[in-house]
Amino acid sequence: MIGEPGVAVTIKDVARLAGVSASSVCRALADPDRVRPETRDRVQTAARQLGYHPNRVARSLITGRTANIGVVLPDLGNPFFPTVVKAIQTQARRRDYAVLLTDTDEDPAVEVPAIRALAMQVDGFLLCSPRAADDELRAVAEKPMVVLNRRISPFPSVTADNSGGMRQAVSHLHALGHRTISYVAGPRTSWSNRDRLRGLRAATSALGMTLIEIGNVAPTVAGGAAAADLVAAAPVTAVLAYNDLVALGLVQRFQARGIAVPGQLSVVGFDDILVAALVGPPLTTVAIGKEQIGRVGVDLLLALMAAPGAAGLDRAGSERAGPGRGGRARRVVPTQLIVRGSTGPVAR
Amino acid sequence: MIGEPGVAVTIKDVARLAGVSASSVCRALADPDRVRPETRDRVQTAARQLGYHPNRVARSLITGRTANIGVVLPDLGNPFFPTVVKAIQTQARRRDYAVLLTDTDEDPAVEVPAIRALAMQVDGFLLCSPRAADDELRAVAEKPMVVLNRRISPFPSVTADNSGGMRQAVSHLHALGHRTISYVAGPRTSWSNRDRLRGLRAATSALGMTLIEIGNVAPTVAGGAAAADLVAAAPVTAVLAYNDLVALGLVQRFQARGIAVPGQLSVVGFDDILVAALVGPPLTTVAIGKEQIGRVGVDLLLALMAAPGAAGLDRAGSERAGPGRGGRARRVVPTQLIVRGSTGPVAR
DNA sequence: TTGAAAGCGTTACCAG
DNA sequence: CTGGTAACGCTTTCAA
Repeated sequence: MIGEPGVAVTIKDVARLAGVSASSVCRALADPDRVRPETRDRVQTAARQLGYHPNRVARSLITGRTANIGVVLPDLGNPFFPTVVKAIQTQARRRDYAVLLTDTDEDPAVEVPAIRALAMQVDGFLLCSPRAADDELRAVAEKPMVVLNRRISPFPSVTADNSGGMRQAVSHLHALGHRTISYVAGPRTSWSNRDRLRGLRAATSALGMTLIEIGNVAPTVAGGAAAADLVAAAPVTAVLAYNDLVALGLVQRFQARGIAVPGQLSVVGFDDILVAALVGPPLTTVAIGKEQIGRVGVDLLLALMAAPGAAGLDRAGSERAGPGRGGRARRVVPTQLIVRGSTGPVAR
Repeated sequence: MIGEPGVAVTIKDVARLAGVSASSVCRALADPDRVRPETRDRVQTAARQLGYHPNRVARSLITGRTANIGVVLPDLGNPFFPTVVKAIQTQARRRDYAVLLTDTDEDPAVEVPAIRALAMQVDGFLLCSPRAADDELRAVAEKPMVVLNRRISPFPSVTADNSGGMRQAVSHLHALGHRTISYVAGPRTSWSNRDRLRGLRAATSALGMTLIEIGNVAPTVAGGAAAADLVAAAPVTAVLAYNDLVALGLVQRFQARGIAVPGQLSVVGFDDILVAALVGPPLTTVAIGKEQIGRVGVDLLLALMAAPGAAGLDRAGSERAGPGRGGRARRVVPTQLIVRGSTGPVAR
């Protein structure tokens, strides 16, 4: 660290010190093979000496690339998302991208404006469980987008194997003797909720079980607590929740009412957030590879941005851009039932 | 939405449609009072019609401002941080700033490079519980910085009243009959850890209690679990943990070993993360206004950026820039002991 | 292999 | 109050 001027050091400073033109500095740094080794060394030395780092903003203006990716998600307060964001962040930094984050507070109306606001300073978006309508999202897609935890037609997506998870959970309950169970649904705007419900219906009917669906609640502990009394009033011996937060709210309210878990009622969550293992009784839940979702999402997005017609939705049929290219890939990460203490044999 | 060209619409397009120069468009949009009302209307109509939004990247280049703030934190996996980030994000968006996020994975060595990498695309930084050395942080401060959960000399800071929290916790334990207690320390690099320990020592000695300090552990559930056996082997009746995660790890391991909480050992956490209320027994802990920390942090940073000599560290004494200006303000948010089930009277 | 020059989209400055 | 022009820092032609 020799040079440390108060103001930023520009390419011109390096050029002057190295005794070459700005163009050469640019080349020497970006494409070391296209300049004479001697020049390259002089430039690199000068750059290091001055502590020069190219101004990414200025570069963006000419190249159109920003080296930023935008991440939009509904609620950092749901422990599921920080885990995904952390994975995104890690993978993005590895690929030399920075992450611009927006939390929409579960408000669908905020998503589109947020995307529009960020659009100019990012090369692409990772939409985490977006709540807005398909058409709105398609309409705002001027930049490459990858959708996480949802599928929207032309965009690549990364989702969890919700059906598989539900199948595992249901057969677990079936084996324990449960025949009539209920599902506490999450937000109506949540694709994962619909996907889980779909899988759940298939699984229960395949096993000849009865499913009682209970209204849509907020994907929070409070949401679960609010639904608990409805569940208790239904003739069920087990309940599956949209996610762990809801399941936790259910358990909490059951316990407050003296309803034993799993003695009188078994409870199954979804996501396997950290706290699921810590509560009493520990929560039986369906684990998702959250890190994998984030990581794969970044990879897909980078592939998409690198692709030839890297517009938002690859208009004009995108030639033969198969899923392999990241074209409109649909990656599904596996789920795994984690059996813990909140499920048990049905009381006879 | 009338105009929706495939490519971005620039100021020139608006100028052409409105029949004025680019300069006028700029003014009409930025400073509506400085142009004739008629012109203003024509420009605004044209802009709306074309769906024009100024290119923030290009603007940055000339103004030097980016409308981004950088947030650097050690671990999104610790539920404390997402809550703070959410508050930051909300407040930032309200003020029309976007948030660039970096998770350093508790690695002090990553912080400085991360800051340097982001420096060019942000107007200032919010350093959340930074782990690097004071000098390193001061050295990298080319942009305004506000530090959260730590105090570093020339920077404004927002911290929790750790001493007050510890005092409340200790007198709570004292009232329950505890006389010898231990503290399971967090990362050595954590200022909060040192501050809490400081407050703890003062509180215990004021009440004539004995404090047994137990080594530094990672601020995670695993860290707590790892320290549990050391605590159990010490002649204490209660233990305070660096944070809730560590406390949870302690409780978990105690229960696995058949040590009753709070029957044989009382446990107190810090932070009051969501899960603290959900575990069994619910965790007695010291609550911090996490949202407030984030919100105040943003306000302080904005004030600092607006300040006259808005360099990183306001060199040259910054005239009379008192705390009121956000100069080198030190805001302390209150803490509040939340008594739950993990603490009880000492077994006789 | 290198340098000069032309932008990228915007704002700031200075005449008019 | 308005329009031209320069400039921000960089990359990318195009000649030499």
